[in-house]
Amino acid sequence: MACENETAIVLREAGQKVTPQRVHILCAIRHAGVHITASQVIEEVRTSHAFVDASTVYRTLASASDLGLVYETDMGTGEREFEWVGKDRHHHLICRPCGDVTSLDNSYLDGVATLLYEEAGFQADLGHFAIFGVCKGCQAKPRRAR
Amino acid sequence: MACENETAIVLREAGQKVTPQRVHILCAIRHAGVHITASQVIEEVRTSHAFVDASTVYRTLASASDLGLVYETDMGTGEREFEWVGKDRHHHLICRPCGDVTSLDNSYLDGVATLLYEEAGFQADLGHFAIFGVCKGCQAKPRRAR
DNA sequence: GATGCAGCTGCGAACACTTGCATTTGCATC
DNA sequence: GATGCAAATGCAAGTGTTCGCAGCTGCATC
Repeated sequence: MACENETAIVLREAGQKVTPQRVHILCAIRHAGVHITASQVIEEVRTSHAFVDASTVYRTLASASDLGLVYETDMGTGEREFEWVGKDRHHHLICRPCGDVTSLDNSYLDGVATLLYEEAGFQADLGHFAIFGVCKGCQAKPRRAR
Repeated sequence: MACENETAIVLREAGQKVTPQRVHILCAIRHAGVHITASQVIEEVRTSHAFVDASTVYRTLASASDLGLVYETDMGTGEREFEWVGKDRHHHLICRPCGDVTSLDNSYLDGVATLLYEEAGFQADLGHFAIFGVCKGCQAKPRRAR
């Protein structure tokens, strides 16, 4: 895995110690490509590497999220999901009825972030958002009154 | 409590059974006025009423959230918070460094919801949003590079 | 008022996640 | 290469939340 060195550099630049556990945890998220749950990370790391305690994984994920290396999202599934921060910032449209997840370009919320900063002085972190609602397909279907 | 009858009507209209537990749980949220955590709800109900199992509270809160009676928000405190859905829809600006929570008028995100519906056909539920970021005060303070 | 049934409740167990603490380890310094 | 320290780890215990199941209850129907 060529990304191990790269990950080590990212860690060091962030002022964190480079430990095999951290490198393996972050590599697992990076290779997942899409969202990956905490338990999937644990499983992945234990398969390819060795035993890593769950609390270590949670702590590493929390600090990586703080440092902006990964996105942490509650998709409403009961488990938190993580994603490596790539070049393209994007959001997710989550359909409550069918559970379908669609990616959404960042441009939609750029204006909101600007507005918030200008009017409220609040520097919003709109890097990764989970927007719940009802998708096109489910709107067509008849459903119970809410 | 005059709201008990009202709450019972709301429940019945939503197609749910009116049980004393549900009425008391919803009344507790209603009277809280602001955000209230799940454990506060449990405590409140047990103080004023009688023993209600935690799983019943969680199930009631989940179904009430589904029905749009309450908002469910992860404020990043580790515990989920609930709020009775009133007339005014609003959002929350949460400052990561200082933990301060500010209310935000709905108008900021109205445009986004419209845009999403027109372009993606996605009916977004932007009724209650938690936006993380850095508030004015914390931006002024010097802080570690992230 | 008796009956039937769907849906709700309480219980216990399981899962998801956090925290405190003693030990280990990366890494800067000598 | 040895040393010291802050930060990271593993462990164990604890909290928050969900789930399956057996029994109970609101409510519609007769």
